[in-house]
Amino acid sequence: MTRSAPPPGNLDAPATTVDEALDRVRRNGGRVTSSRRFLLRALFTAGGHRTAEELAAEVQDQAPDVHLSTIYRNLEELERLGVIVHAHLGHGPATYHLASAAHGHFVCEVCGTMIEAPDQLFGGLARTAKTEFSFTIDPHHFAVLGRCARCS
Amino acid sequence: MTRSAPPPGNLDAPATTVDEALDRVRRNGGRVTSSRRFLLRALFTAGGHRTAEELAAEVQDQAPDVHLSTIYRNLEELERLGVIVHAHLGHGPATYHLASAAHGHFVCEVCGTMIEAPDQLFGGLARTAKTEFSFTIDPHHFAVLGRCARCS
DNA sequence: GTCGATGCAAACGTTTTGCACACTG
DNA sequence: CAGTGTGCAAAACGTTTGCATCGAC
Repeated sequence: MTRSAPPPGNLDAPATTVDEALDRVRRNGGRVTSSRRFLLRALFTAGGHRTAEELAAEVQDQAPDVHLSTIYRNLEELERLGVIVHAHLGHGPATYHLASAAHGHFVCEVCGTMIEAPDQLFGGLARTAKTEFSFTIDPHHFAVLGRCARCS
Repeated sequence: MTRSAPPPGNLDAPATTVDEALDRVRRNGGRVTSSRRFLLRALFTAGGHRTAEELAAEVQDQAPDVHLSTIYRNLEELERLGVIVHAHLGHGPATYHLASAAHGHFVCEVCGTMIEAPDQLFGGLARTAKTEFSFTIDPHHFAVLGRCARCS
């Protein structure tokens, strides 16, 4: 989470703390509930790519009654507010992480290993997709599948 | 296995006719059934990206009793034999097409428009993924999401 | 008190599986 | 006749939704 230099040209910069995210929820007409606080705490700690089910388990450690459907509804809301994003890393459930940590993914279709791909790797593809097809790629949303070193 | 005009550099070249594909099924210990023949006919005619459900509908036009689960089982077998491949074009059902027609995809995450992406567009990404991460990308399996001209 | 959020159960869409029967080779 | 393929129903899986109630502001 790079604090010092805020991402350029983004009016709605990603929230960097739980409270900042909750403020944003409130400013958008939402309520600050304990489910949301727990979910945000889970999202802001230990990072990584976690599924709704994994996040639910973490939240339920502290608040056992929080239902999976609440997790899904809150994840949707937090994504709408730009606090988090989700990515599809192949078959199986989507994974969620902080918007500030967005990046591309390479996923091995044999063993499932995931490699975080720096954005500049996609520069060339982004450019040609744009000039040849007027298509603006979003390299974060779906992983690029393939084979890792061990499996190819 | 390799017939008159095999595509270059591929030991197990994609079948180019229904009967060739059925031969391959038989050679691998499978049986030639009418479900399989109808499914292959559907796959070999009119091309395009079709979901299991769409293929089932086409098959059922001629053989109403063929069940969707049979379609799925046969698609799996045909993919194992290298006759077809499937691709994920975003959320929603997978699409199937002949292995010989494999290509990449750009899919608009707003309107769903799909653009077929020539393989050479992925050359740069393939090269850097390989040299920097020893990762061999498969640009066909999952679409690259983004925004089309109208939606961006 | 208003209105948004929650728990729960039930539905959803896609795909897989267990089983008894039918068919191919 | 052996063993693969099939129809059907049911389950599996991740996710969404309807509804009555609860809780934040």
